[in-house]
Amino acid sequence: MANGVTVGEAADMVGLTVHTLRWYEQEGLVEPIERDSAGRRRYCDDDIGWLRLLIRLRTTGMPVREMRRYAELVRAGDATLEDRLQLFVEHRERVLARIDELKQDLEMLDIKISLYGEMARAQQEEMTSAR
Amino acid sequence: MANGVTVGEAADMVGLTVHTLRWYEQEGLVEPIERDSAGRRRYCDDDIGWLRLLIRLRTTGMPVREMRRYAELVRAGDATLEDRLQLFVEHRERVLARIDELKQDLEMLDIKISLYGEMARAQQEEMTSAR
DNA sequence: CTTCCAGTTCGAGTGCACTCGAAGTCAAGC
DNA sequence: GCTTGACTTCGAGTGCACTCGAACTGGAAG
Repeated sequence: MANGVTVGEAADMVGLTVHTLRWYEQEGLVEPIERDSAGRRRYCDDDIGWLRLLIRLRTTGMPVREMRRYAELVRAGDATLEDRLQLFVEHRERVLARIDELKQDLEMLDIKISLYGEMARAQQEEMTSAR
Repeated sequence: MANGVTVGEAADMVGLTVHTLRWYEQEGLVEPIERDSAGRRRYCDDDIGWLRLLIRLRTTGMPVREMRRYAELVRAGDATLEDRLQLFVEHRERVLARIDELKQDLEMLDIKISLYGEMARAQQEEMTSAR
């Protein structure tokens, strides 16, 4: 037993479904996972770590296409360090831009909220004075 | 002519396609737009403003389903002020949470970037000393 | 009058990221 | 030895938000 967890356990650990884990493998986002004697996947710590990294990239909005590209670069070895650096730098820019955008939209929400708060108060008063 | 712009002009103004504008109407995200004598849509300033609000809600990740709900509340009149307020407050929470998440992921990206930066430098030196 | 463009409706198609179902295999527990 | 349950592959299905194509109409310019 000792080394590696099954696809079900791995799914629980990282918060994806077994289906999705297999799909990630099939799509080339993770390198082929080692199998036990019965042909079942055994996820090692590195695999889990890699999945967690992928998930973070996903939550920042990186498309699967680009995650695959990154995975390929990693597989290709040290010669691609520059490319990987660039990929991250570019993605960082996008995330920063996204945060800015969200902040702007947040302001709008705040304005709307205070506006609706006022209107709701005014409505209350109207009802009070009307009786 | 005076009042209102065509669907094409409106699309240019707000940055959606004509297709999408008609789709928004069909989905109940905007109330039925007024038509000219030939049955063509004429978007007035209020319509454009409403679209711009919708777009901001979309960029913050509000699903179309909820945008429709909001549109229905507005159509239903002043009695729904509280509901609308609540909808915005809840959505605000989500946007805040999303910003936090992105900030965390940004840290991870920064770490990766400095790591790759170092590795790339080390590689450079190796090449220099190797010759 | 013809050409052209921008508009119209309706339903079907697209891309993304899963998500699921069918049909089968394998090892462990009773 | 049979059942159970987690695994296997493969291909098809889902949900979202558009996006497009076909077939048509109406008004303006040449």
